[in-house]
Amino acid sequence: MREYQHQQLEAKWRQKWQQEGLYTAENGQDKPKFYVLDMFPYPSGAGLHVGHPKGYIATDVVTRCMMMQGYNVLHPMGWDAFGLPAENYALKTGVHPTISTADHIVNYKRQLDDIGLAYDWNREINTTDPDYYRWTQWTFLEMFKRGLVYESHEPINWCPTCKTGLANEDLENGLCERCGTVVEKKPLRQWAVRITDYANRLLADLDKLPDWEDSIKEMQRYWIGRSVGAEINFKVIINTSGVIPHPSREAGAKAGILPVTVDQRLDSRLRGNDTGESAVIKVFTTRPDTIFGATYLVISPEHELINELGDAILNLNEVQGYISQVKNKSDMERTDLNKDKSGIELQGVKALHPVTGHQLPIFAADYVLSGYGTGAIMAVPAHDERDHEFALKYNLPIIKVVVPPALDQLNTVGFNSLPEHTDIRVVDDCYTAEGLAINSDFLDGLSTAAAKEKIIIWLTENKIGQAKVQYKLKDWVFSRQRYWGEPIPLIYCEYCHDNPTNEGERLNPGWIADDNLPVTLPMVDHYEPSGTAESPLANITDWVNVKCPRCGKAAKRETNTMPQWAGSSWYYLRYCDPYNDKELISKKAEKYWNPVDLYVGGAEHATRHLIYARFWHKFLFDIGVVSTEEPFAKLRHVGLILAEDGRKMSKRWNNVINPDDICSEYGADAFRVYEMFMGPFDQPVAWNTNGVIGARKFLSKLTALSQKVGDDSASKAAISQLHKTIKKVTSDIIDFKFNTAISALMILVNALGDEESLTKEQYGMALQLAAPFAPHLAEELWQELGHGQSIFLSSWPRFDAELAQDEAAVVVIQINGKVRDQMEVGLDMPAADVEALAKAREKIVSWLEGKEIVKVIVVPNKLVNIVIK
RNA sequence: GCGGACGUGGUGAAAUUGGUAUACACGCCAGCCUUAGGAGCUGGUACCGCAAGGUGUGAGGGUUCGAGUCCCUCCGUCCGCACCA
Repeated sequence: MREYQHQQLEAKWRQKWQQEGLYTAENGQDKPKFYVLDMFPYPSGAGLHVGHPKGYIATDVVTRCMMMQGYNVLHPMGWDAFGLPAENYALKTGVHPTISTADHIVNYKRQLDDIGLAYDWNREINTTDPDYYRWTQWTFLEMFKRGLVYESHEPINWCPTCKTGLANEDLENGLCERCGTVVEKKPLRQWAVRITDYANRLLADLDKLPDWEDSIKEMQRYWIGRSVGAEINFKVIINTSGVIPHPSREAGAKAGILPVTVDQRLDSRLRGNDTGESAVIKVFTTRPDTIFGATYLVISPEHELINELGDAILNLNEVQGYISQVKNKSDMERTDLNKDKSGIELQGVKALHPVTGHQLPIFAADYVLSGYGTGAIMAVPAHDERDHEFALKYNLPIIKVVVPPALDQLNTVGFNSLPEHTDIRVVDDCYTAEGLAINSDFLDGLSTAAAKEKIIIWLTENKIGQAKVQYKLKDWVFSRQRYWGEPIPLIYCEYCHDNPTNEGERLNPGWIADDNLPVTLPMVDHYEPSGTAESPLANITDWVNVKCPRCGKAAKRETNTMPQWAGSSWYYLRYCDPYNDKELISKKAEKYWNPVDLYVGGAEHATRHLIYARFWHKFLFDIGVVSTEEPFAKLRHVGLILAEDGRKMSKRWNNVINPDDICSEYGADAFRVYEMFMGPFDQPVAWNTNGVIGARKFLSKLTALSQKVGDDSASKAAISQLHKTIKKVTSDIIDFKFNTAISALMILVNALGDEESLTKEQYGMALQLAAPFAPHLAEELWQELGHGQSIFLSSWPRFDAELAQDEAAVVVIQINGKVRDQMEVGLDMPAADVEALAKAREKIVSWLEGKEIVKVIVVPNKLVNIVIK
C-alpha cells in the first residue's frame, strides 16, 4: 500500500497556502460573507494541549467547507494577553510581561499553524497592544460620559492571594476563579459598570438568538436572575411594648370585618408622609400576596439600619458580636446550606406590619444577603422554607396564609376567625407553591396571582410599597488593583469634574476623562500588588502626576486597571477592521462582517465573557458604533477533552498530551480527523492515542484509492454511495455532527476500496469531501490528479438525488413487530404488491399457517408488518 | 434544592426523528502475508441456545401494528447555579 510522508507533505502545503494568501478575507466583496470566530486564547507559558484545538479544528472545518461553497470567509485569531499569569511570572523572574507574552505568542502561533488552521493572520490582534486597547479605553470613556460607570465604595469580593478586587463573575463556589483562594468581602474604592441597566435587554434578547444552545441561554437567564415582586416599607418603632391596634381603616372597611380602632398618629406615619423621625426597612419580596403571613423581619448583618439605630438597640453589644462573628466567616461558610441558620433579634425595636399594624420582631441573620434586593426581607415562615426553618429555631409565630387550590371550598372568613386554619403555630409543613389566600383580610379567596396584583395596588395607593423587578446580576466591578491590564483613563482633579449625565446620581465629582488615548501602560520595576486600593502603577509618580486636561492644575491618574474581560468584550469587531486608527471600526467593515455568523468556545464562558460581550455590544449599538443588537448569531460550545485517565489534563496529574507530539508522529491531518471523530462535539471525551492511529489508517486508505483512478467509472452502487456521502457530510458539517460526517467518509472510502476503478472526477469528489478535515493530504492528492489550483478554491461537490438513489430497496418483513424475513424489491413498489410478495415468502407462509391476519402495515421501501392472532 | 444535558457492546459511539438496535472506529480473537513496523489483508466479536428460536438500549409501568426514540414513576451520571427572599 502506498504510504505518505506527512511531515514534508504538510509543511509544504502550509507554506504554499500562506504564500498564496489563501485565507485572506477581503472586506466588502461581492461574495456572501461568513464570519467564523474562535474564542481567542490567553497565551500561557504552558502552550497548547490536545484539548485546546478541538474547537479551532471544528471552526476550521467549517471555514474550509464554506470557502469551497463560495463564501468570503473571515476566520481570524488573536490574543487575550492581559492577565495575572504574565504578571505573576514577572514577579518571580523580573521578565516584563510584554516580553514573556510575546514569547508565548510565538509558540502558540507555531502550534496553531502546525495543525493547519486556516487563519487570516493579517488580522491578528492582541489586547495588550496600545493600538488595540485605546479602543477598549475609548469605549470605557463613552460609558463614563454617559453615566454608565460609577465610583463605588461598596464591599466587594477580594482575593487575598491575587490582591485584587473581583467581579461576581470571577468567583467559583466562593473561591477565586484564578487561584482557588477563599474570597473575602472588602470595602474598596472601585469603578463599576452599570451592566444591570442592561439586565432586562440581556435577558429578553436571548429570545432573539434561536441558534444558541438552550443550555447556554438557560445559564445566562439564571445568572441574570429576574424576579418580579414588590418592595415594601416597614416602619421601625423604638421602645414600644404591647400590640398596636389594627391601623388599616380602608382595608377593614372593604372587608367589613375588621376592628376600626385606628391610631391616627400611627396611621399617618405608616403612610410615609411623616418627617422621617423613624427608620424604615425596605424589603423585597416575590410573594407580596403572603404579607399577612409575615411574622418577623430579617436584615442582613451588613444592613445600615444597625448603625442608624445605634443605642436604640438594647442588646447592641450582642448584635455587634454576632456581626463580627459573621464577618469572620468566608462566603463559603456563610452560604453553606447545610448549616444551621443563625441570627439575633434586635431588642427594643420592632417593625410595624404596614397592613395589620402588628409589631414584628426584627432579626439580623446571615441567611439574608446584603448584596441582593434591599438586604432585608419580611419573613413568611408558613410559605418559605428558609423562614420556616428560622422560625422553628427561634420559636417565632407561623401563620398560614395560602392553601392549595384544592382546599378552596373552605369558608375563609377573615383574620382571627378561622376554625381550622388559624393555627398560629404550624410546625410541620411549609407550603411554598401558589394557591388561594386565607387569613389575609381583603385578599382572602384570591389566587396567588390575583392577590399579588391586589396587594401591590393597595401598597402603591397607600404609599407603602410598589411593584419591583429585581435581578441577581450585579454591576460589573471594573477595577483591578494590578499592573498588567488596560489603564483606566481617568484623572482626578480637585477643581474640575466631568458631569456625565443630567441625572445627579450619576455625577462623578473630581473625575474627568482623559481623552488623549491611548493612555499607555508604563514600564515598571516593581509589580508587587500593594494590597490596597492602588495598583503597582501608583508608585510611578511621573506617570501618576499629570496636569488636569481641563484646568491645567496638578492632578492624579487613576491607577486601577481594567479586568481581563474588558479587552475580550469587543475583539471580534476589531478583526473586521484591525488597522483603523480613526475609529473602533469603520461603518463599512461593520456593515459587511457584523454579526459573527458562528462562534465556538468553551461553556465556561457562558456567564462571563458571553454576558460581558453582549453587554458591550449593546452599548456600542446604543451609541451607533454597531448596527446589530447581538454580536453572535450562532453559538456552539466545545466539549472538553479529558486525559486518558479520565481526569482533566493538567501538569499536576502529569497527563498532558501535547499536539506537537501527535502531529509530528501521526500528522496534523490524522490529529484533526481523530479530534472530529472522537464523539459528539459538545460532549466531554477522554483522549485515546489509539484513535489517532485509526484516523491515520483511514487517511492511508484514502491515499491508496489514488491507485484506482483510471478511465473506467465506479459501479452504480458506489456512485450512489458517493452522492449520499455528499449529502451527509454537507449537512453534518453545518449541524456540527463532525463524528458522523467522518464515519460517512469512512464508509465511502471502504466502499470505493472495493471498486476496480474510479474516474478522476469521482475520486476528486471524495477528496473534496475529506478536504476540510484533512486539508494537507487532500490538497496533495488533488493536485496530483492534475488540478492546477488549490482544492479549497474548487467548488464543493453537489449532491444529485437521482444518482444517490438505490436500485432496490431491502424490505423487512415482521410478524407482530418481530423481524422474520427480508426481501429485495424494486424501489417504490406499490404497497399491495409488496404485501403480496411478503405473504408469499416461504418463511412467512409457515409463520402464517393457521393464523388469522388482523392487519398489515406497509411502510414504503422499509418494512411490512403482518399482525396475526 | 433549582436549571440543563444524559444513561445503548470490553471502549469512543451510531440509529434517516416512531419502522431491521449496535453503523463507523478502538480493542480483542482466529487465519493469511511479510523485507518484523505505530504494518497490511480476510473473517469473527451483545447475551442464552447444537439448532429452531428466545432475550436485550439504567429499573418498572403505559401508549402503539411497531418504542433506544413518545408518556408516567423511580434510580444513577455529568455540567451550571445555589440561603437570590
